[in-house]
Amino acid sequence: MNSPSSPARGRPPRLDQTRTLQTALDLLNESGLDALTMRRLADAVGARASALYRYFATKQDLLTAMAERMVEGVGTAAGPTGDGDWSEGVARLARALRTALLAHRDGARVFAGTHATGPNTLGFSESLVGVLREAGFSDSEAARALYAVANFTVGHTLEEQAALQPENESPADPGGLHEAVTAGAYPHLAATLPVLTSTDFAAHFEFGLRLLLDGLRATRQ
Amino acid sequence: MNSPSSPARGRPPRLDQTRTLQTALDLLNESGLDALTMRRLADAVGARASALYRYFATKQDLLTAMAERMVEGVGTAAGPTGDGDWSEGVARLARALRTALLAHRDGARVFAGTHATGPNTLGFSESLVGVLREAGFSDSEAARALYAVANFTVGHTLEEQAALQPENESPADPGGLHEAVTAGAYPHLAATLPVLTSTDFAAHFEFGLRLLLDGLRATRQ
DNA sequence: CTTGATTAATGAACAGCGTTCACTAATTAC
DNA sequence: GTAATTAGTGAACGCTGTTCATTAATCAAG
Repeated sequence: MNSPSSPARGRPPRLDQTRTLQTALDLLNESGLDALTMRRLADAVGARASALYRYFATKQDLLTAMAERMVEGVGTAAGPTGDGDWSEGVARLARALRTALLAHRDGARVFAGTHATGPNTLGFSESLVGVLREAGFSDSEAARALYAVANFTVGHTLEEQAALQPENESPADPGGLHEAVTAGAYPHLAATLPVLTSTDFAAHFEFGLRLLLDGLRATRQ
Repeated sequence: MNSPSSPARGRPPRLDQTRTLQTALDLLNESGLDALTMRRLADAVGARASALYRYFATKQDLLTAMAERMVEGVGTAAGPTGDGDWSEGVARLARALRTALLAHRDGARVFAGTHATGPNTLGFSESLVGVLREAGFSDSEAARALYAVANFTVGHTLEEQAALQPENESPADPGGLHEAVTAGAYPHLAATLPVLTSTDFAAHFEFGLRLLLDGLRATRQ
């Protein structure tokens, strides 16, 4: 136990975990997940790749720490609890999660590819389950609603960020649908194509979120 | 156009796209996505890695073709349409998608990482949108319901298959929750921990699916 | 039967990746 | 000044996806 004011022995560190993590998130925003390599991160932080392994045992650990940090504060988004409007609390939490993932390039991909169990992730789950339990939902219902809302939110944001990548498809073909759909088959898709190719993902998200909340309302009766 | 009975000029091929695709799916099932490399697939198919590039321009193309093939037939799962029970049609489609993804190791990861727009994927969308439109839902509602159901299903199956990976966590710690949760913080998570750590993903999925369907019922009134 | 033309597969390489480890650098304590 | 201790480097290892000149194997024509 040398924790408090240990008088600093050995060579003084030029790196530290917090700054490295922040640099990694900045680099993610600038270049995307595919360009986030240990060597490039080392360059950005002014060191060699092997020096990073003193602070993160593996790249997966770094990504997990990034995911944890991305969702910082989402657990406090429920707002004033106890005013009876549990559905607004759940909605705020879901929106906060989506916003946090959208705030970083490839944020959903990073989050979905890790298994963060830090205080931020747990805080989000705790808040969402808490809102529902205090509103009278059973333990099973609250836990399963958490799964439904979180999985929908992550899945939705994954699609949303993937659709915003400019490196795909031929021009004037946002989604690869137009030609195939307008060729005659898929009449229902042809009819709904304006909505399907809409980039108003916030509206799509709100629709799905409302479905879940209405479903929860019906569950509780 | 030399399509029908072209008398086969040049060196006869030892590989073909269909067999390579099938071998890739088999290899995926045996070894998982991380072990699916072009060299290993080439070994399994009896060739060198560079030969694969005659049939798939890139590994991403191969993965997209795999995703497309995995969801073969899911569009026909709606069952008899027109009997008025649109919710059962949607439920069957969602379950068929989940089952198709679960049928292959890392199936959801493969599917989520690609942008398949082949007939199987489009057929699924066409069926789901068709069921809803024929039940009286508007174009917007049908299209957005497709997004909600598909994103929930993929997101859920992604989590489900990730939780089944044995390579993670310390023993007796399925999910990394126990210690942190039972330490005092997160009382709501502690109360719902049996449900949260349950491996009955089918029940979790059915719960979320029912929320979406009940929400849709409330939408249409 | 030989000569092109044509298509398929190989072999070797390239640049990059995550990760390891012996070694050096820089500091405090004795 | 010497030992102990901690931090960062340099070089390598085995692997990855991908490219391309070359070789192999076939059919059609002279």
